[in-house]
Amino acid sequence: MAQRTKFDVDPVERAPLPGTAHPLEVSEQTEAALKLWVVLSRAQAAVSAHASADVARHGLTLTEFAILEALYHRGAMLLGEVQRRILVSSGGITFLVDRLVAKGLVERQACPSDRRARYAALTPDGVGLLRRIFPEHAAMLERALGALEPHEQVEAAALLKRLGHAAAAMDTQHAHFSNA
Amino acid sequence: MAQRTKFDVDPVERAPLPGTAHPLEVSEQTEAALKLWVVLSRAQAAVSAHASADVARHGLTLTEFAILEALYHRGAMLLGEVQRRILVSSGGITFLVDRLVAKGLVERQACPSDRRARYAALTPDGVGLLRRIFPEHAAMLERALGALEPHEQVEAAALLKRLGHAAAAMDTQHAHFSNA
DNA sequence: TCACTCTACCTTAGTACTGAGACACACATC
DNA sequence: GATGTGTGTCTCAGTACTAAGGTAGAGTGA
Repeated sequence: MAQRTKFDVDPVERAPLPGTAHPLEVSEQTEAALKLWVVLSRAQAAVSAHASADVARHGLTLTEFAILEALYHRGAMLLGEVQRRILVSSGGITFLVDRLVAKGLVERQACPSDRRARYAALTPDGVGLLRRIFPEHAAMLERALGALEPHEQVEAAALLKRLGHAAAAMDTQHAHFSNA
Repeated sequence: MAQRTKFDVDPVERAPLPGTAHPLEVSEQTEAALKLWVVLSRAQAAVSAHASADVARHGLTLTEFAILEALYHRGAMLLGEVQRRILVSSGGITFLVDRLVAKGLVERQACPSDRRARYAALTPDGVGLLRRIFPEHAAMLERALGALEPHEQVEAAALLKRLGHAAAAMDTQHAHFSNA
């Protein structure tokens, strides 16, 4: 890609500083991994841009929407559960729930068996909003991912699931283990 | 997944607020798309965490590293070219290049044919740093993506490439077109 | 019951950006 | 040359978080 879409008026005139280009010489295996990492990031970013723009129409960020969706489909959850589910920091979940409370979509509820803990639960307004926007959000995602046939989506999901689980399970530091 | 890994001491006692759970009823096609979106995001986040931690050892963010890598492999580029390649805002590229200049890894160079434009180019220090850290970064990615066999990586990359291109080409607004 | 440790949440300061707009210059047309 | 439009970069305010640390309560064992 990027076959000189622009700036090709005259390669000689427009690229006077070729100086410090360095060749990429790696094994085929490494090359495959690097390429997968690039396309994985780009695909995620491209879909994310659509999803983000969609929920922004209702004044929500993608992370806020993820919280609402989790609470909608699973019912009230402890803040810590939500945090682990949507992968934000502990400070982040406090901040995000505060914002959703301020918008009237979520409320905190005491946990009777643990006075440290709080549930996050949708308010009636929150339920109403999600009931309204979830279907169109799902439809939008279906369009954004529509370049792949359903069976290809299943196939890609299976590969990515294995990939994600293995990467998440790996020690973040050096992770030199390669136990199959 | 998430089959009550925690908080299952006593489901009755620990989950006293099942109240507002709503069933997810969508077509199989929609379900496939939703699931793909979730695993795509999670896989990207998991790998990103590793990549990010790796470059952080050298005081770099992933975005900064992406710029250095692009300049290393392709040579000096106009700021706008770099911006489109690594997908940041126009303000972002100015900010990021400023930071890399402050670190002594990159320098701006005038463009002789367009006085508005600037090249970003690696300094000798920048070249040296990248020559040193790129191989281990690539090896780390190879490990992080190692759950997939090379041929599976190629397969996944092909699917994600189609997915990403189609999603990126789609109009961000409503995009009701479905022209094959 | 005392001490210790662990967990759940919150607070605060900081970071890595984005978005909107401004400015200078390039280019095309008159 | 004058004028309008598009492009490349920068500025600045704002946003969506993260990281580190703090407090309160829960759980465990002497």
